[in-house]
Amino acid sequence: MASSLCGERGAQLTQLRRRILELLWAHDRPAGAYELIEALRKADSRPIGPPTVYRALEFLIDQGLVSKIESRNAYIPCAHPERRHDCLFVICTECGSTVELEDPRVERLLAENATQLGFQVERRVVEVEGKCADCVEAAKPAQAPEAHG
Amino acid sequence: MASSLCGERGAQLTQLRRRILELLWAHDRPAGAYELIEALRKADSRPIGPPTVYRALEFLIDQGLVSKIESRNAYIPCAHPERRHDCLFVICTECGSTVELEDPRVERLLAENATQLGFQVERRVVEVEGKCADCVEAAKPAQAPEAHG
DNA sequence: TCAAACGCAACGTTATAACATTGCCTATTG
DNA sequence: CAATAGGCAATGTTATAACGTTGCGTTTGA
Repeated sequence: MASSLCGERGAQLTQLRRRILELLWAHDRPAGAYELIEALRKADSRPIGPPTVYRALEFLIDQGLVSKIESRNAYIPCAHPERRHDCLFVICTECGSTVELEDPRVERLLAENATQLGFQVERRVVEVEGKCADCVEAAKPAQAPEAHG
Repeated sequence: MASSLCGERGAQLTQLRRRILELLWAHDRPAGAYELIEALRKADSRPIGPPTVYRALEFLIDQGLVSKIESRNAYIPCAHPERRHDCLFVICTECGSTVELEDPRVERLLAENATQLGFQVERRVVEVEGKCADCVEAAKPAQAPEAHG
């Protein structure tokens, strides 16, 4: 699927790039570049250098297949690569689980704000940090645990 | 002004912290931590180490006097430290000039999105990158340069 | 007098610069 | 048709820049 998107655009989803994309999909939260390097090293025994991984990430980001989470220096596969867009991320500060959303209303408001200043918008970084439902639940002080025992 | 805010909260705006805050105000765009270290070294001849600067930045951020621009690993003084809030930044990719805004509508939409997922919001990172009016103008291909010669 | 702030050395993490190599495709040309 | 060479994108290698933290000892000021 990702490969067909790349093919249409004349871009090469090479083996390395595909593997990195697969690693990101297999990871249940945003992965750091060095986590990817480590994962590749374990799988191959032959080490992959940082520039190689960063170049692959750059390619995947250019193709809209991956996004960088700026507030965490980490990378996450993009759920909707067929549409070019900037996402809105909601990130759990406890467990790192991250949800990708889109909200045209947010995009419109940001564009409005920027335009009033005479800015030409190129990219939006919108990241909401907080506690996910699971971690909120887990943090409760065992008060009235109705479904517990 | 910043000192009075700190005083009310029982926090110490020490000389170092104040100097760093002043350096940030004097800088015309977000400053990196190592730029601050360099500026302090030039002023004092005695070098200040990274931990010292990072600790001061942490303090200033906790007090709402400074914000970190996540997409650039840089720090900017906060225009409205008396109100606790997350700002919206509009950043020029050419010259780095940065404008701090607030938009309750954006905050409301982000809260709405997060709440629907069961998230408790703790922090918002909203950074819009683009070209500022000046840089858009400067980038024009010398088309009708009326004030040129 | 003691907790908070600071200094310092070392280290860890994230990212890029600069340069070399590989693999593959194409274009000759004997 | 092989063989050779040139072009080019991707990848590899080495080193280093840029950003940030840990640990611990010393100073300082309410």
